[in-house]
Amino acid sequence: MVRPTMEDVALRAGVSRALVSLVMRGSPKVSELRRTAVLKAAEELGYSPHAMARSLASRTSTVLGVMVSDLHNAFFAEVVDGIDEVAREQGFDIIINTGGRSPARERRALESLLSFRPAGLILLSPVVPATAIGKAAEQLPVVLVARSSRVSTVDTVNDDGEQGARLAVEHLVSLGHKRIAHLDGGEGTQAGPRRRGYVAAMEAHGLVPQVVSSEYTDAAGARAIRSLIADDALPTAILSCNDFNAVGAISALEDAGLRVPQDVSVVGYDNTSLAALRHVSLTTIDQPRAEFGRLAADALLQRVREERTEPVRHLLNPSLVVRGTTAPPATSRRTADFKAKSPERQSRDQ
Amino acid sequence: MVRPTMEDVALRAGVSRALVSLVMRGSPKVSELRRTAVLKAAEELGYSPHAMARSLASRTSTVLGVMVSDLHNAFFAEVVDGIDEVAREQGFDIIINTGGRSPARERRALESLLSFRPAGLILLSPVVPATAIGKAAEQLPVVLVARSSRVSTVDTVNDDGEQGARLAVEHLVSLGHKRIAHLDGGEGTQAGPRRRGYVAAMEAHGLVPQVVSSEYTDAAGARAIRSLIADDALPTAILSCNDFNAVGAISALEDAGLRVPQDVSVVGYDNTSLAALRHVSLTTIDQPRAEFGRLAADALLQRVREERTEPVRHLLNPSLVVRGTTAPPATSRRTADFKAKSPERQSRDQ
DNA sequence: CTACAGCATTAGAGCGCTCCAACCAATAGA
DNA sequence: TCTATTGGTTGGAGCGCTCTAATGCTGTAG
Repeated sequence: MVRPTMEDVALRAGVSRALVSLVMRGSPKVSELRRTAVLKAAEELGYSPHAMARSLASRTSTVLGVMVSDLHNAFFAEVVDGIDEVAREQGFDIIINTGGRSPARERRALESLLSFRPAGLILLSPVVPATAIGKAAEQLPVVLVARSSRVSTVDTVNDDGEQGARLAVEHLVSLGHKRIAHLDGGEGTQAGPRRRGYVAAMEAHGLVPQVVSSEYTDAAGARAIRSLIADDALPTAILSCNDFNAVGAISALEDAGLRVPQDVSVVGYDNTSLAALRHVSLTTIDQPRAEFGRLAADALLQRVREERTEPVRHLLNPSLVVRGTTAPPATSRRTADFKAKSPERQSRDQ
Repeated sequence: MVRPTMEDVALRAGVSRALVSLVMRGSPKVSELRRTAVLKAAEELGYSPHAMARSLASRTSTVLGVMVSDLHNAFFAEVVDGIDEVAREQGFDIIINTGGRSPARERRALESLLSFRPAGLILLSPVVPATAIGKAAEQLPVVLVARSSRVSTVDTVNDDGEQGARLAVEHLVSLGHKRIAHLDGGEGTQAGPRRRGYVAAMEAHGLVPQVVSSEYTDAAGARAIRSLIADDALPTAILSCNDFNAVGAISALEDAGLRVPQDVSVVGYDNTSLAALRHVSLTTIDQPRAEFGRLAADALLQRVREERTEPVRHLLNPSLVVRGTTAPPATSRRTADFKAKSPERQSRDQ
């Protein structure tokens, strides 16, 4: 249970502790003879350097802290993949902690991460107040993903939610839809831009926006649809605030005896793995998640290396993924463009 | 960018460094006068202890390392919740790293975690070779979740896959099914016990097992169904190796014009959030995931405190969650018990 | 033969903290 | 009065490492 130290390796290899240190850091100014001797001794002892002692002594860190607001959401997993890719390339390790979307727990996670004195911090869609982020940013470089900030020492990486919503609306309009409702994400992250983009795109096409208050869950999506039906206000197409909401909406539509996409088209947002399931086959808006991670890590490492001081604000372009839940509205089926429909869902139409 | 040290706090509070240390660790042998003075100085300076220096000096760690094999899988998120809950209760922090189901990356993640010299390590469904785990276990306490081990210094927490499969078979048998196929998970973790449990349960009921080779993905589930249909060997019920596979199977069945559950019943495994979606409403086997995490953390902390040396092998009981994808077989609908059907899917039957 | 590079190697201080032993009142007991 | 005792406080060593400056050791030029 007790790990060997540099001293042990030095003793065994018959050299000084400092020499072992040089070998471990891959210094070129070590003779081949000693180098192999040290490596052999280290191997035999099962030695590996103590990251904390190293970081303490060198007053530097090769660790990037990553705070994932919600581990349950696979969205973040792909962002982490992107971060990990870049970090590893540049010789950095990452440590992850999670806040479970609770501000208190997230704050604790932040403290914990900070106590390791990492070189920098990436926060994925954090829910802690901006002041807490600002405070952290006084101690080390901080990059925010899927959350904006006005602090000039903090870099941000976001998707252009307005553009994403516009893409969805234009897809539906091109199919011939005129009555398109938006199931709104309420207080949720990024709900604002999506709503604004939806409203702007509708108005740009001379259509009347219909924003229905909802949330980022499938239950909320179903509820919104039921209330639309009850009010006799069901449109021919739905733009949900995210994929979960969309799937709930589809369920409620089917429960009411309506067919998707023949009677009502539905578009999600996020392109989660859920949307890609053939059973769901949801038309949705994709965000370049791994790219989020890569850009965030790049931005962070630039700050770590002090190559840049002015803030960076990445706003990435989302893209439309057409699957089986969108089609021309029932009234104009004959004339509209069928090519937009994905063939994988065709078989369910008969 | 430079954090204050204990020295700074001591100076400002007019006391010694050692006294600050005592206050920070909540020692009772500090006068109220000094305590408040120190806390005030710390507050003003924005001081918080340096976890690494502390751990280095005390030769102990209050950190538990958690290696998540796959961050994309929400299964692990709930296990982490359980771990976090117990760890926090007992004053431990956790740091997470991920291996992305690649042995090489996982090995690196392990090294990285180890370099922080945590008090112990929890590995969630690791794919690294057993020798690598054994090596880690020589340095610190290790607990495995969703993977078994024969090493006596390693504790394990698993679900009883045989029992889970048996529950599923018995549910289907009680509905009147006689021809039940198992879409097998192949090399996947835990596929073996599930297969064995299925075969044993079938034989116990005097039925003929039908194991179809498949994988843990929805595409594989769909493929297996198509091959069953092509071979004219489609049974009245399907037990999938996991929920994704089951959803793929349902899709393929619907594509072939068959209705679930009227024509074919489908049972999944894992009770992922996917299964709970009303649009999917999958009958499945639930594993107590948060409990996995709690037990793993408990076992680990026992080892950390050296309260136990003999290994612990938790084998938790899974449970059946009946939703809308199972019903009596078409041929015996009149006589079988309808109560097992979930009402939430009833509306789709007409 | 001395001087001086130039290179490989090492001693020693110090990173921010903990922990032990020592210390210093102040009070209690003899 | 002197010695214990107690509770609060402190100096200093040391955790495993890095880093600077100094050292020893060639080999080559003067």
